[in-house]
Amino acid sequence: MNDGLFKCLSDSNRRRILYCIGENEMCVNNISECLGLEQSLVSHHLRELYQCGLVERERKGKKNFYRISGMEIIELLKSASKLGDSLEECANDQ
Amino acid sequence: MNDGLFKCLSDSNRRRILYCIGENEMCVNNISECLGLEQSLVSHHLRELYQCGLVERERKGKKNFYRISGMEIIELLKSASKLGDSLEECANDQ
DNA sequence: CGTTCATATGAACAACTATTCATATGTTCT
DNA sequence: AGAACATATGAATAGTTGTTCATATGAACG
Repeated sequence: MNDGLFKCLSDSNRRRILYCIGENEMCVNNISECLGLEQSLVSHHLRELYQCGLVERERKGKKNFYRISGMEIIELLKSASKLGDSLEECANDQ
Repeated sequence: MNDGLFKCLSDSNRRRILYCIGENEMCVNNISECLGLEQSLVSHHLRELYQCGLVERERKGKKNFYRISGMEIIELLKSASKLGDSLEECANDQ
C-alpha cells in the first residue's frame, strides 16, 4: 500500500533535502552546508530518498550529484503543505 | 514545517481509515469492523487524525461519527499513491 | 439507580527511526 | 604508490510510534 513514499516524506530533513535539490542538482557537501546538517546524516537520508526513487544520482569526478526525480514530487509537497496550512486554521489540537 | 500532517499520513492504517470514511461518515465500530482492526486501535488513530484536523467528529446518541474534513485529503492521497506507483517502476531498491 | 452498548484513555512493550561518531570506500592528483 | 578530498557505511543510542490489554467514561434505557 505504498507505505515507503509516505514514510520517506514524513521526515522534515528529507523534505528539506528535496526542496533543496528541487531547483538544481547538488552534491552532498553542498546540501549539508546549505541545510546545516552533518554530511553523514545527509548521506543517510539521501540513501532512503534514493531507494524510494525520489532522487537520482550521478557521479562527476569525486563528487556525487543528486537531483530530484521529477517535479511532481515538489508539487505533491506543496499541495500537502497547503492542505496542512488550511487544516491548521480549524485545528483541534490541545 | 508542517510535520504533523505528513507524520499522520505516513501510517497505512490511518490512511485506510481516511479512505474508509471518505465516502460516508462512519462510527468507530463500523470502521473497525470494516478494516478488521481492534476498536481501541481505531480509536487511537482517530484521535491523531482528529488532532491533525483531518477528520471531524459528531455525536449521535451513543455513537460517535467521524467524517473526513475535506475531499482534498483524498485527492492528496490519490496523487501521492499515483506518484508512488510511477516511482516504483523505475525503483532503485535492493 | 444499575445495566448495556459505544468509545476513549492510559500503561506497557516491541519495533522502528533519526542522529551521531568513527571508519571505510572510492576518486583524483602528484 | 601515497595524500587529500568526497561520500558511504555501520554500530550505538535516544527518542518516537504502533499495537495490545485492561480499564474508564459516557449515553441510553429498563
